[in-house]
Amino acid sequence: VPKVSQDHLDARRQQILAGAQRCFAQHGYTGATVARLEQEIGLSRGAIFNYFPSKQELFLALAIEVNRRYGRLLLEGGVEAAIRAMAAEDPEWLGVVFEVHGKLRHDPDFVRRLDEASDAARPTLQDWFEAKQANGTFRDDVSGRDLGRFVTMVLNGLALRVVGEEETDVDATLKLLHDAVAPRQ
Amino acid sequence: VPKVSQDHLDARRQQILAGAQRCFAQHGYTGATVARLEQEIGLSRGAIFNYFPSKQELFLALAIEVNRRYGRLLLEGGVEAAIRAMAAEDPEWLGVVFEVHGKLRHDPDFVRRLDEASDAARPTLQDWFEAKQANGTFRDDVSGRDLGRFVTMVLNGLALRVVGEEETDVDATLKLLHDAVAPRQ
Amino acid sequence: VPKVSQDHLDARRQQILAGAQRCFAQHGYTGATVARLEQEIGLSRGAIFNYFPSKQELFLALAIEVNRRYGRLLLEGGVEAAIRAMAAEDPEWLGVVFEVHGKLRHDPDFVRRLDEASDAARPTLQDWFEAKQANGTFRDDVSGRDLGRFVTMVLNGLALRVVGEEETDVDATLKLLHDAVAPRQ
Amino acid sequence: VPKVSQDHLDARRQQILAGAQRCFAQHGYTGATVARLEQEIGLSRGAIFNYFPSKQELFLALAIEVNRRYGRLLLEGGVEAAIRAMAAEDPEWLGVVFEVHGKLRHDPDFVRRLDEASDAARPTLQDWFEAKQANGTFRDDVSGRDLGRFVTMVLNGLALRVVGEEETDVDATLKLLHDAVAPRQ
DNA sequence: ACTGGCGGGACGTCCCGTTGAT
DNA sequence: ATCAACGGGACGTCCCGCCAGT
Repeated sequence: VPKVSQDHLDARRQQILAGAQRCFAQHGYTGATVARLEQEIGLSRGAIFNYFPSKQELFLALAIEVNRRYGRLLLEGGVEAAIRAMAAEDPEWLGVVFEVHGKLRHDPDFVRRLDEASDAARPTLQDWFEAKQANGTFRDDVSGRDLGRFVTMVLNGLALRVVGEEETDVDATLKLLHDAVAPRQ
Repeated sequence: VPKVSQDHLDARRQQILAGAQRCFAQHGYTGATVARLEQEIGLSRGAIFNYFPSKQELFLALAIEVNRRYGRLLLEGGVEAAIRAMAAEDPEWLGVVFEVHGKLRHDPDFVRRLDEASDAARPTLQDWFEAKQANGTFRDDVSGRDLGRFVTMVLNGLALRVVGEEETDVDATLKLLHDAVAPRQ
Repeated sequence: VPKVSQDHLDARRQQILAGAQRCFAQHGYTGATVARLEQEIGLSRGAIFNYFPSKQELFLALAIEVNRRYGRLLLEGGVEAAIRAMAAEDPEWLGVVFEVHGKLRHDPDFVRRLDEASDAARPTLQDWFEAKQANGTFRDDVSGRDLGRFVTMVLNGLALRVVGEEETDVDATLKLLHDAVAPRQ
Repeated sequence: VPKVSQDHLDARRQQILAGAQRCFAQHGYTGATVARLEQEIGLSRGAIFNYFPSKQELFLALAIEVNRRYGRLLLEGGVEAAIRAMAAEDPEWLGVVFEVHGKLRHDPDFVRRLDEASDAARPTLQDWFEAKQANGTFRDDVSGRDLGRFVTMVLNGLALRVVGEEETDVDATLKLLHDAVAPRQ
């Protein structure tokens, strides 16, 4: 029989993830020492280590959440919603995204673990764009693949702006992006 | 009087920067331990620290070079040249760019040092775009500021693709970008 | 009044000692972490530490049992019985003996505690051998003290073999030992 | 070109081994924390780690030396010399031997590494005893294998006494051992 | 100019024992 | 009586930079 309720455990887990997110966002993966994580989370090593076997695993949990979040963003709401959501995103949270990106390039093991966790249910972006082309939503003189890539580039470029806390006029961005991908009259 | 020629000193400095670039690109800032830097550069601690007072300072020198390089890219060659240059960029080298980005967000001191070094001679992007609008090169129903930001977003998004070694059709990208920023007929 | 029977308490205590013995034998004192002890014993920290105030104290209880067991071995059954018993000993159990030995040399406090517990009823080996000499069982041109020491050496040497799971011909060993200690014709 | 002479390096290496030996002997493997090793050796972590990649490797170096030393003892000097040497052995040094023994039982990787290092040139004890039997030095109504094992047991038993700093009459021991293994008249 | 031995500090891991809940 | 969450400390590893030596 567990000593504390499942609710308590879930709450603790969320507390750890939330604090870790802030800590990683502020200091980066390396800069987020266990001591700082303890402080930001408000729990001791013993507690944190009880929920996640290592700092890397804790970070991985955040990375998976990140991946899921942004994978669904465009597919569920469409281009405009994705852009607006991204522009309104919390810079601290987005910071973690790029921190993930950093590890992605240098830590092959991390890449593998992340892929394993996020492979499930990943409908391709390309399919989505091709459907919208057939729809008449997007121009079709450019392949759906390239349309998808272009929109992704703008989204990522926007993300970088948000992370850097640089101001961006979302409506202007949308207007330009629309003229790039909408059917030529 | 120095014992060796200035040329020798410069060559050594370049050797160190080149090796460090490869090392930072491959392992990231933290992963690039001094031992690994020694190996990649082919010189010992003493030699490296003779030219750069610390690992951070060595990285800063690279960061300044990076900043200069990409600052000039667009202004000198225009949008198409910038996109093509970025697409052809060495992923390893671009890796360092985002590594710089990583430190930029977490190390205020680093930001200050980098700004000091790169502030000189930075004509604003905005001016450049406004000139091109007056030119008739770009549409003028969107502010030059927003045009510049949009192009930058695409460039950065493209850079992320290159770093991730993801394939990109440059011509399609250029076509879409052109339709976004060119004057409407 | 206790909630559970004394039998239950004793059984639990024995369960803990038995599991701990296996765990110490397999992993050594340091290697036997509390987590491993929990697993091997089948009870949780709370239960274990309810019966023994610390890991050290649990080990001490085993050490006392070990000491008693081997102290009586020779005195009760004679040399041959002792040798045969030692050769048939469980290597895991003997492993704990030498683990005890290890701590004996490094932990003065442990030595004191162990001595306190085992001082009671320890008739000297020397007396036993001298009685057997008077008996005519052992040669008397060597002091009983030295006879006792020699037999102990062989016993300990044999124990080391058993622990190392090295094969030993008990009969040959007994023959050689007999010729060493028996009266010269 | 090395910065310091080879002599210096060798001296340092010996300094580290000697200090480590004392430290392992006094505190045991686990008790010999790196801090204590630093203190006993008189050098810093950095220095020690420069000569041995890890604490385990440092210990292994000592273990190999131990193995070589005792392997040759009997084969080179005969039984009496071996017994006398063992009796005169430094208890601290012998302590390390049993520490090695401790790790031997629990650390399979350590066993492998040690075997690799000491496999070279290990003439079997058995051969040596059989030669001495043919010689007439030892009785031949017991196999050379068992003779060897018996002598080893006594040697190991003696070693345990030395480690425990228990007094031993070497001459008596030799007399008894002689009567065990010498040819019956 | 260049080497590398070395100091010393900080990190993530892991572990023991306490505590409060069941 | 038994549990598992949790605190907090100590360990081995590893790393950066200094400087003595060539």
